[in-house]
Amino acid sequence: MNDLAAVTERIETVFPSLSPQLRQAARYLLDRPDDVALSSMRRVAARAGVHPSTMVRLAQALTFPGYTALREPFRQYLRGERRYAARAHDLVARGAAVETAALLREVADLDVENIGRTFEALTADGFAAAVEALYAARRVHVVGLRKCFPVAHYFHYAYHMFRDNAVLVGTRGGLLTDELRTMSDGDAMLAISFSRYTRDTVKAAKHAAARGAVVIAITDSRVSPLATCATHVLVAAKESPSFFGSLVGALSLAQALIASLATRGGDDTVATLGETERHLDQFGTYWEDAPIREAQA
Amino acid sequence: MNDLAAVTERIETVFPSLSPQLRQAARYLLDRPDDVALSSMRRVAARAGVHPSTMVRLAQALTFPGYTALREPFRQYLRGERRYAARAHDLVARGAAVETAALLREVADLDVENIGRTFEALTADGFAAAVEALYAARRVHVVGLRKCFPVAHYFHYAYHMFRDNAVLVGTRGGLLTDELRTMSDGDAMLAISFSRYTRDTVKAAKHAAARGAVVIAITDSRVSPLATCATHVLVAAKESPSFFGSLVGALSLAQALIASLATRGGDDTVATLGETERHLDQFGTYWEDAPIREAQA
DNA sequence: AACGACACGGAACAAACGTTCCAAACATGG
DNA sequence: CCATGTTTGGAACGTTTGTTCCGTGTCGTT
Repeated sequence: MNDLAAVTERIETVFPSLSPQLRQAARYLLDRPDDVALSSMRRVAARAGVHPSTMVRLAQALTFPGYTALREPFRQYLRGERRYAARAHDLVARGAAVETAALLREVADLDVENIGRTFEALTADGFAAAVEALYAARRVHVVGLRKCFPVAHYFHYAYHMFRDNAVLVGTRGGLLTDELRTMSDGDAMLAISFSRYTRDTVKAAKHAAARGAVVIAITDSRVSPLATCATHVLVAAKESPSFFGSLVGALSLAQALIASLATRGGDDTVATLGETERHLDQFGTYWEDAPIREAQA
Repeated sequence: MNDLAAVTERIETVFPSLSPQLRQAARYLLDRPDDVALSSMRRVAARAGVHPSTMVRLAQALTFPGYTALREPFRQYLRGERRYAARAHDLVARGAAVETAALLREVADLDVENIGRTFEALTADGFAAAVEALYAARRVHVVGLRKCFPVAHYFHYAYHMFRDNAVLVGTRGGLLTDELRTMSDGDAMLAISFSRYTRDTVKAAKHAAARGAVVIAITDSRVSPLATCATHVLVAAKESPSFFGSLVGALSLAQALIASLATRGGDDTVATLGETERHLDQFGTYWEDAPIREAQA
């Protein structure tokens, strides 16, 4: 009756009627149950970005006498459930879903390995050099087509939130030629491509290199056609159980690049990010929760 | 080094040289590690039939500064059954790149954890149901805007290689309204959105739900505005050291969906994929290396 | 029998804990 | 506009926490 499942269910049902702060607290309970079980309330509250009182109030809103009582199911869960679960793979599967469970396990394992291998193959110096090249560039062209487009898009989108000198190539409906015409030294190109390398991506990179631009490549091998014309090569693992190579390694690399560039930018970056966020808010980009009393239909 | 295995090993080696009370305490640590992780020292001491001081002394006998330090591995163990070891720890760093190395380690660790947490929160049945809904749909609308667009794009691109009934919403330069006008029951929508949920994505999902379509959501919480109107909810972890949440968990989920759908399609899918590939080849999409062919596919 | 060495329990400590209460801040309806 | 009812953060409460210190008891040695 008092197990975690019952509690989380209760949280979910009550959630719409909670105040903003209580919601934030409630979300954290759902997100990080193990943290709730093992840390003190004050620490949990801090990590959830909420005042300690709020945690007590949440507990009471869930009809518990206090936070201590609310925490108990979380502890019992960790103690009991977790103990007999073999490793991280406690995907419960019954009947027909058993094959699905196996596939999920495989995907999870491979992607974990992909990230491991990707960062393993990296040297901090090489990576830092790539970051420096991007940072120093007058303009940054980002090229990634077909299955690599998500990575290129991510980089461009995140990057443009704190700097405005990036161009995402291949989105204007026209030929790449036009978008690359103005490239010269002082510019940089981030090119992303994996086996069965898309011809246009390779051509773009070669063109950039010929024009004297610095080319940073995210690719799957140090001897890929992209790597051979790049100044900085970042190799990503892409193991996958399906017909499609995994993009997780490449994406994680791109995220690391962004994080590093943001850090490198210092206070200016922080300021710009703040402005960007405010701007988006003003335009009503984001969803705002319904008034507290209203329950969702 | 500081994991539970190391601690228990140390206990066992030191055991013979301990005093009776210390032995009794040590024995309890070995017997009930989960109790050690979750209860207070005084309670553990009581249950072990030992004075609180004894616990502190035991900790010091094991070369820990105090009991708190001794308990930490026990806690990490409980939460950390699922803590995959990222192998990026041997990033060589010299001089200025030492900060970069730290950042890279953090990114790698967090993304590994993201994948772990994402798949952990999954039930094979729930996932299989989502796959089934997508498979059975007459048409699949894919919505993911702003930072979630990469995931949406990935899914649509991979999907369209073996089935032609998917629509990537928001790419036609027009309003979403037009692209969603024709939705009805029998259709499905894959909607992707994370915290600061993009308004249009939520609106699209609500619209789809109102029209009787099945909504599959990839989001960051079971109580996100997207989740509340979705039939199937897939929760992805998104921890990140930077201002931008990590997309790795969501992407891995999307990849799992694709893999599952491809499997579900059987031989037809294989045939279609072959055709698609041949078609792309004919159009000279891919780069061809004259002399050396790439090892590995 | 006397001694030092050691193991052990009791009492006291500061710090951290969960909790309570109260006053701002905020929104809501008259 | 004021009055009213929530929501929220700050300060303080008493308790429990891990830890330290000290006195007592129990040995083995001389």
